[in-house]
Amino acid sequence: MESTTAAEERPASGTARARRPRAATAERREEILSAAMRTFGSRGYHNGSLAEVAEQVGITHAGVLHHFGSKDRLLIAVLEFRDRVDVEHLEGQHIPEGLELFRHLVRTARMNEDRPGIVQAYTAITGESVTDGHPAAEWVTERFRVLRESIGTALSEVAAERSVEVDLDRATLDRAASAIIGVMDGLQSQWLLDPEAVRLADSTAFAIEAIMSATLAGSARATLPLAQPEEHTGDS
Amino acid sequence: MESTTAAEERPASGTARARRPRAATAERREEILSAAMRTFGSRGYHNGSLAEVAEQVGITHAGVLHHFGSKDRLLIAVLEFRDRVDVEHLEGQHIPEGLELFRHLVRTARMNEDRPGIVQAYTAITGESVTDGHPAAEWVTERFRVLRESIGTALSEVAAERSVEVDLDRATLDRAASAIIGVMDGLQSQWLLDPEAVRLADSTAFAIEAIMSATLAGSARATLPLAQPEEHTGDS
DNA sequence: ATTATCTATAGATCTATAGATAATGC
DNA sequence: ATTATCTATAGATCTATAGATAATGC
Repeated sequence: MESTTAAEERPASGTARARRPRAATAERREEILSAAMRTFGSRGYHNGSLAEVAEQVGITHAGVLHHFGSKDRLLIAVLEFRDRVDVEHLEGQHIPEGLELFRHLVRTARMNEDRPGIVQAYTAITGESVTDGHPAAEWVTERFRVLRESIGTALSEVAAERSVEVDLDRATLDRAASAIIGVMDGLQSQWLLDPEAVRLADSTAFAIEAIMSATLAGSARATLPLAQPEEHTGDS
Repeated sequence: MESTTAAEERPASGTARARRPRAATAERREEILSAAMRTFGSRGYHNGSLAEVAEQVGITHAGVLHHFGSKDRLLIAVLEFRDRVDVEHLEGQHIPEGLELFRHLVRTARMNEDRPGIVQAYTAITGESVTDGHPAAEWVTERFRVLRESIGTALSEVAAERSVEVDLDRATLDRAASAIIGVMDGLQSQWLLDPEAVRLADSTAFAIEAIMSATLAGSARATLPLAQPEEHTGDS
């Protein structure tokens, strides 16, 4: 649990810390970003310290601040870095369209079962971001906005492909899209806390299919009138 | 933003703080629990301080510790208090059964649109709870476990009522239950960050209905084979 | 006698800055 | 000359404890 984990030689003079060899800015920045991702995931943002991030990279916290200026800016950089990495991992460098997007979401959930660290970081940061004045709030809000837009559009493409006769206006598409994003995030929390009890990918696939079916059929409301306690359908 | 918010008279002697009149243990404890709920919601657990909690109640942080012993134990007490309050607000003092449970979930979502503070506290604590060694992890895990159980059981009751012929084994019920819990939580995050863009109650009602329909029909998988990229159904 | 509350403080952090030093690149 | 890194430190917190004081209850 203490600091002497790195396999460096002992300090040359007095009690001075071994100075880690310089690295090119780009590489060192990426090392720091990975470390920050790990720390913010395992500890959360506020509870994770610059010292812990620095230690993983083998420098001091002052070195981290030299590269990123402040802890807030480090967090923003981590998030923007994730964006870049995620986009690079897409085959066509852009978000898939139509049904392919939904397959992509399910594939991602499947992959996530093997990288709890990333899921933890994402979940912890998203969770903290709802607190007042949190530095990640803007990024998370925008990310949700873009995702809703993409998923809503993809859903209308699937509807067009299948010549569905239901009226899919923006509100309906947004409702389905936010539900799909919601179920993905919510399942991640449950899975992180109790991986034995929750089948992340299967539940995600199932829920996405259920939401898509209901949207394309336009009939869920008629079947189970939960919103209205009365036993008749009252569409507006 | 500073401390002089309370409408107490000035200190009697020197620079001493006005001593807040004693309160019966039970009432003062509840005041502190409400304040802690507010603070942990608006700031998160780690970022929220005992001093901020104490200030809302008009005592010092040492007074808070007198009542709860430690910050961790205060958090646990807040969560147990929520449990108690939630149960008291139920008519029959117990979780509703069958279809009534799903109506209750939707009603709760509807009510939550008018109490963002509670939603924020719940979301922030749940989000932070996935970090290593978080004091709320056990409570949140158990809460999810109980909810999955209740929702799964309620779903099988609805199926029995409707003499559904589909095979609803535990795995299927759990999958639906975790999806329902997930979508409720995930929508709350999105809604807190962007209340204009997300219709909390409507989306929740829609998603729950969609998941229930798919489960009772047992057909979502067959309609949109997202899990298998190939175009045939491969049930196991 | 008990207990709610306060003051004061120890002991740990944590972020950020200043200024020194060493390595790299022109 | 630039910049990656270090040491040292200021300045803010924050949690928890010790011990004093005042109010309540027997």
